[in-house]
Amino acid sequence: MINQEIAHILNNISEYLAMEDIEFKPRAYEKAAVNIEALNESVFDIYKSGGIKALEEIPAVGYGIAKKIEEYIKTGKIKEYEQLKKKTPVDLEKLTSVHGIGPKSILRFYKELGVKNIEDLEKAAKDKKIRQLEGFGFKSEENILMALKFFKNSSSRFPLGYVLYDLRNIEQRIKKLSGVKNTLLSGSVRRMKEDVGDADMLVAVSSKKDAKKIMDYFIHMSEVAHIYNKGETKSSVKLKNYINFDIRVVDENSFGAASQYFTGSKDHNIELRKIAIKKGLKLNEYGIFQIKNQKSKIKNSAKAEEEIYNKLGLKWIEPELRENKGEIQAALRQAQGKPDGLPKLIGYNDLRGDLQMHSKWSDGMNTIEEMANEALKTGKEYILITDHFRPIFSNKLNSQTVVKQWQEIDKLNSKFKIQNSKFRILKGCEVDIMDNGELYLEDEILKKFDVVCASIHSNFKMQKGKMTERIIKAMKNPNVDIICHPTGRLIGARPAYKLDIEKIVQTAKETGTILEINAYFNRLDLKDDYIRMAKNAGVKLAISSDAHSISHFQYLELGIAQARRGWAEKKDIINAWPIDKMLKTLK
DNA sequence: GCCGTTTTCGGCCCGACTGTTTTCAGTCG
Repeated sequence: MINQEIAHILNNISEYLAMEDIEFKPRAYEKAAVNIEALNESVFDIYKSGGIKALEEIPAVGYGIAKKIEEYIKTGKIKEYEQLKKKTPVDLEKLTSVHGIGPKSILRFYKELGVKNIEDLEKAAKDKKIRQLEGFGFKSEENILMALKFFKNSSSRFPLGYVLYDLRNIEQRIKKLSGVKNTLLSGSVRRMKEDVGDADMLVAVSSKKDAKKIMDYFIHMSEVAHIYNKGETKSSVKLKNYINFDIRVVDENSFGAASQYFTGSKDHNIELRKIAIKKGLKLNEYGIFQIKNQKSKIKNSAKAEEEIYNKLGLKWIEPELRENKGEIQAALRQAQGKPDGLPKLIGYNDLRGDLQMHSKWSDGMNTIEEMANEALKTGKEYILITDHFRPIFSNKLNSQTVVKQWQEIDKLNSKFKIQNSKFRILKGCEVDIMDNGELYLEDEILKKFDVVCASIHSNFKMQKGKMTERIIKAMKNPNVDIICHPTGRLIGARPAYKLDIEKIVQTAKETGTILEINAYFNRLDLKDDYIRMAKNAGVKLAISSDAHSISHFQYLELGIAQARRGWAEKKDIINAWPIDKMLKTLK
């Protein structure tokens, strides 16, 4: 939690400095906050291990911010921040999350109207006070009231799987409009980030007239709840599912450059532009330009993204990697023919099987046969049935009745054989790891499954050391092949349990236990950084749907995306392998 | 405040849209 607290304070300091029109510092604090929030280790532990020097190892953290972190660890406060708060005592976090309101406006509202929080802001707007301020008017006031209406009933980020399919539906309709040359869902959606704050779509056209037609269509779609702004090339709306959706219409000759630009991430793009500057080039959403002098620019707009990367001396980079986490350096090494280039990411069609799903035997909606047929339809070669045994999930399945489930599976497998199909159903279970690390089923039974998955479904709030030991004990059991959703987090709903993830990864390596990438849209557990950590440690992973119905198989795509964001290759993912090789790898 | 294949000092990514202005500041991504 201390990382979040410090990131929060640094973000607020950034806003306070921006209020005062101070240059560059706000961005410095903001960058530090982002990096601290993304750390896997607590700053407290980092400080304990190496003091100020160790803190300065964090990217974007220098001596100044390291000193402030030290001050927070020692005293629980940062003096400079306390002074800033005292000087302008406003609820920064909430006020800045109102669309269209930034630090400059907040400062003026505070100074001139005494606005300290959302309630004050709403009152000021309703009392027609905003329009009296110089530089503001009736429209600004109306926009604030509208933004507040949405602010109240929307959460800021959504799991990707919650919005992805709606967005694709809209994209497909726009693709079919006349005059549309190309479309692309860009931004964090294209990077397949596990959660998205807003969505971006790019449309290529060849005439202004077509651009206008598309804009008209976009803002009048039935999904639109509110229009933030509309222009000739750029518009922004809120959809009824509460996500903000931006559209950008560009000339088809700039589509490549625009795809690159709008895919981001912001930090990835900033790095690229720095490289461009060093090469005497200028990169923006319209292309990559030669700068001969300040006034004469030779347009050299890029049709394909690849051109841009190549002109910068880099290999093209997969969207899922574009987070400025070393991919640019890797792309440079690869372009120069050096080792340690970009990973050859697992592909979206590379999964041969699925290693976690539930049937009507426990809490699933479909029969084993229905699950098998659906998997077969989507091109899989094998599935593993992993029903629960504990009575809270199922009162049908126990160590006696499981024999019947196995008979059912045998029968189905014979049927596939007769049909000359190589498809195979494997016998498995998702067994609970109890508080003391023992498993819910006895080893005598566990031995008989083809594959045993183990996971935690109870007592999430154990201490870090105890929770780590609990899982490690399960991994040491020679019958346990896979640990499912290893951290237990639910995106936007429940944090991961306290866990020494490095120890878990290390033990997985030592015991030959597979770690799962659970593909269910609000789990995606392991997350990208942990996947990369596991891969680097030589731990093998499985991407599993955890399907409770045939419609859930579609989420495998999200699991693959997460694996790609963790730099995983085919050789890291056991269910991308043929069944025999996969089974041989298991304990 | 951070950072270094040009640097320990002097840079710091870039453009669209809005609302209020008659040329621009603020916000967003």
